[in-house]
Amino acid sequence: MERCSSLKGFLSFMVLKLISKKNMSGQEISQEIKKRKGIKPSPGTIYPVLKNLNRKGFIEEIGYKGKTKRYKLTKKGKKELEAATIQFCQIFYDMQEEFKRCCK
Amino acid sequence: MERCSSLKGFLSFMVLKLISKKNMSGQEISQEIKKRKGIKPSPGTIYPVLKNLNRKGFIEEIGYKGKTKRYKLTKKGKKELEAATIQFCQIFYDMQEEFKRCCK
DNA sequence: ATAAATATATCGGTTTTACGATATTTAATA
DNA sequence: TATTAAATATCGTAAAACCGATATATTTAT
Repeated sequence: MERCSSLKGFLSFMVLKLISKKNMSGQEISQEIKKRKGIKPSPGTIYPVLKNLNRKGFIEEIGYKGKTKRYKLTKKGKKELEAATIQFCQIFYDMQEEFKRCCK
Repeated sequence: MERCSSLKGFLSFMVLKLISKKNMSGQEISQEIKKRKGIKPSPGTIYPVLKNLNRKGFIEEIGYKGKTKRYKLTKKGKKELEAATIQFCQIFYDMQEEFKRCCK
C-alpha cells in the first residue's frame, strides 16, 4: 500500500497517543481502550502492536522495582505521533464540530 | 471480530460523513479523500464500500438528467452515522485539543 | 450515431489487523 | 521459597481492508 505515516493503523496511533500522556503497561493500555471503545483488545492484539512500536523505536521499556513493565515514548516516537496527529486532523478536520456536540 | 458500530472501518465512516454533507458520486468522494489523505483510494476500494453501504441501506442512489450517479444518506444512514460519530468522539475524545492546535 | 473519455463495477489476490489459545515470564502471597 | 496469580509473549489462523487489472456502463464530443 504505502501509508503517509509509518504507523500501522488507528490502534497503533491510539496506543502511541495513550503512552504519550502517561507511561503505561500493556494492561493499562488495554483497560483504557476498553473504557473508550467498549471492547478490550485481546493480548494477541495489543502485545504485537507494542512490540512493533518498540521495534520501530517509537517506544521503549521502563521497568522499576517490582512494578510491571511500562512503556514510554522515545524522541522518535514523539515526532511520529506529531506527524500522525497532523494527518489525523487533516483527515477528520470537520469532526471538530461533532466533538463539541458529542462530548459535553 | 465484532464491532460496536456496523460500519466496516474508518473508510466507511468517512464516506458516510462526506455524503452526509453533500450528495456525492464515487469520483467526488475519491477526490475528497485524496485531498485529505494524500492518497486516492482505488476503484477496487471505493466502489465496494459504496455497494456495502447501499446494501445495508445507509445510502441510496440518486441519478438525474445526464449527471453521473450520486448517493445520498438514508434515514437509516443518518442514524448510523450519528451512532458512529458518538463512538468516534468517545474513542478520540482527547483529540479535541490537537485539532485546535493543528487546524489553524 | 459513433468514438473517445470518464465513471462505475467486479474479481482475485495481498497485506493488515486482530483474535484465541497456549506458553512463558514476572509479581504477589502464603 | 514455593505456590498462585497476573501480565506478557508468541503462534497459527481468520477476517477485514484495500489494491490492480479488467470489464462494463454511462457521458461527452465528434
